[in-house]
Amino acid sequence: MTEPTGPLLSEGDQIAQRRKKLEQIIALGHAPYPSKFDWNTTATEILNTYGSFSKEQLETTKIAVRLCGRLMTIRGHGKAAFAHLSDGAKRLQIYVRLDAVGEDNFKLFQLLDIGDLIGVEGYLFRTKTNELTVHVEKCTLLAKAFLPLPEKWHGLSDVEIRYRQRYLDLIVTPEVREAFVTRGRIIRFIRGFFDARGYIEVETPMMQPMAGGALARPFVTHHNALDIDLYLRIAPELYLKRLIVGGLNRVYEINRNFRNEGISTRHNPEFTMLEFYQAYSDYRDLMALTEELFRSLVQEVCGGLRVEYGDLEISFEKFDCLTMREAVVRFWKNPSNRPTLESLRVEAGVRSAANAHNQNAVAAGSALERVDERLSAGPLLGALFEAVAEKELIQPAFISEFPVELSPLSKRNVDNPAMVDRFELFIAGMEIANAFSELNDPLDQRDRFEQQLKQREGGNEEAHRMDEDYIRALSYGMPPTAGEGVGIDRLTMLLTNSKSIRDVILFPLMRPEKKGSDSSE
RNA sequence: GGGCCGCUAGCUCAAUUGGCAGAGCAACUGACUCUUAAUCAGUAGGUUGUAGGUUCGAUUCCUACGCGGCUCACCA
Repeated sequence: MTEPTGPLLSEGDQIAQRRKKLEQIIALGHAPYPSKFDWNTTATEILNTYGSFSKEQLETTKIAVRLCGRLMTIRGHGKAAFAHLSDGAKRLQIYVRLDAVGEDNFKLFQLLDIGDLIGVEGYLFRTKTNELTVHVEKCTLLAKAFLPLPEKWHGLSDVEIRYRQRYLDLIVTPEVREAFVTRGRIIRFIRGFFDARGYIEVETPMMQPMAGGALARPFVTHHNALDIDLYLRIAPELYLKRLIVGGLNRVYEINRNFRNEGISTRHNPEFTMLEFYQAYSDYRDLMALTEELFRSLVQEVCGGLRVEYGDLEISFEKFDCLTMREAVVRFWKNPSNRPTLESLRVEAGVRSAANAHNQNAVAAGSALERVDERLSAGPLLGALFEAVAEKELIQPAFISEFPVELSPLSKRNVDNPAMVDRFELFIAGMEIANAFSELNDPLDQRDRFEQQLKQREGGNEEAHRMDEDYIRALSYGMPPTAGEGVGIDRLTMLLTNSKSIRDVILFPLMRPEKKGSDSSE
C-alpha cells in the first residue's frame, strides 16, 4: 500500500492503524470530522438525574438521551460491546449491540478506538450488575484519536509528560481536573467577596517602564515603536495605590506577576496574585478582613474549616497572632541560649541572638540554616525569623512587627519607627499573604527609595528603584490606606492538597523540549 | 546555581557478578450478544535519553551532555 505521509506516522504503528481505520470509516460514508452533534444531555447530568432510578422505573419510562464524549474503555463481545463514555467530568457506560444499532452502524463502532470522540443516542437501562447504561441505537464519530491514551489502569504517572501535555493529563487523571475546578471556584469566590464589599476590580499594566512594588528581578522586553525597554511587572502595587490617590477607594486585582527567579515546588516564574487596597484603613483592619476571607473561602471550597495538607491538618478556626520577635523566641530550639523578647528589641540583642543561632546551627549540622551576621539589625531579625520560625508556622499565623529596612513601602509604627505596621500570614510553613499600612508620606517614601538605591549600588539587584511618578502621586495626598497581596497559587495548593505549585498551574514553565535530532530528515 | 535520584515498547514497570531485552495494558488476527482491569487463542511492537570510553561482550561499569523529579539557596 502507498504510505500515508505526515509526521505522525513515524511515531508508531498504532497511529498508522488508526489512520487506516479512519479511511475505512470514510469509505462507509461517514463524515470524518462533523462540525456538530445535536446532544441533549451529558454523562454528568444523566448520572445526577437518573442515578437513583431503579431498573423497573427505567423500563416503564423509557428515557431517550443523546450525549457525546470520549471513549475511555471498550469491552467487546463479538456482536455486542460495553464501553465507557466520558464527558470530561464523569463516565457513563454505553451498550452497543448489533441488533440494536444495525449492521452498518455496528461496523462503524468496530472501527472506533479508545480515545475517539463520539456521540450516541439511545435510552437508559440498568445492566445485570445494576450499572446505569445507555442502550445505544446509533453512534456517530465526532473526531478520531490518532494517538493512544495512556494505560487505563495506572494512568499517566510520568510527571514531565503530565506538565508538558496537560491536555493528556486532564483526560486521564480526574484529580487534576478537580484541582483546577477548585482553583476556578477559589478565584470566583474571592471576586464575589470583594465585589460584595464595594471593591472595584481593576487591571493595571503588566508591562511597565520600571518594575516596582516588590523586591525581585524582573523580565525585560522591548517595545519597538517607542524603542524602549519594558519590564514584566513584579507587582501591581504602585499602580493600585495611584488609583487610591485618584479616589478609587477600594480596588482589587487578580492577575499574573512575573519574577525572574528560580523554579521550585513553590515558585513558578509567572504566578497569580490577588492584591487589594482599602482607603481609610490600617493593617489591623486587613487582619480581620483576611480572617473573614479565609474562613468563608475554606468553608465554601472545602465544606469545613479543617483541611488536610499532606500529613498535616490545617485548622482555619483560629488564627495565631505573633510579632516577629515572639515567633523567634517561641520556636527557638535550644533553651540554653534562647533570646528574650526584650533583648530582640535592640541591635545588640539581635546580634547576640544571631550569633547564638549560628552556634546552634553548627551544632545541629545542616539541619539549621545559618544567618548572615553581616546584615544590619532589621534584616538580621528577618533572617533569624526565617531560619528559626517560618517552617514551624503550620497553623494559620499572622506575623507582625517587621523591620523598616525590609519594607520600603510600609508605614512606620508610631511608637517604634524602626518597625512598620505590616503582617504576613503563614500557613503550612508557606507565606500566603503580605499586608501593611501603606506609606503615604512622600518625603519618607523618597528617603526609603534612596535607601534602596544605595543597596542597589551595593550590588543588590532586587532592591527597589526610584519611582518619581509614584512620589508625585503621593504628593497629591493619599489617604491612610491598607493593602494586601495573597498568593493565589499557594492558596490553591493548600485547598487542593497539592504539594507542588505545578499541580495548580495548568501550564507551568518548563524548559522547551529538545527537537527530534538533526537536519538529515 | 549546588547536592541526590530517575530516564528500557504508545503507557505502567521488570531484567541475577557485565552474557540472547521481558511482562501487563494498548495495538493487530480470530472466537464470543450483560461486561466493567471482560475472557480465550495467536501476532507484531525496542538504536534501553544522547555522545563517548572500558570490555570478547554494556540496559548494567566510567565520563560528558540533555530532560525531569526531590532538596538547598532566593523569593510569594
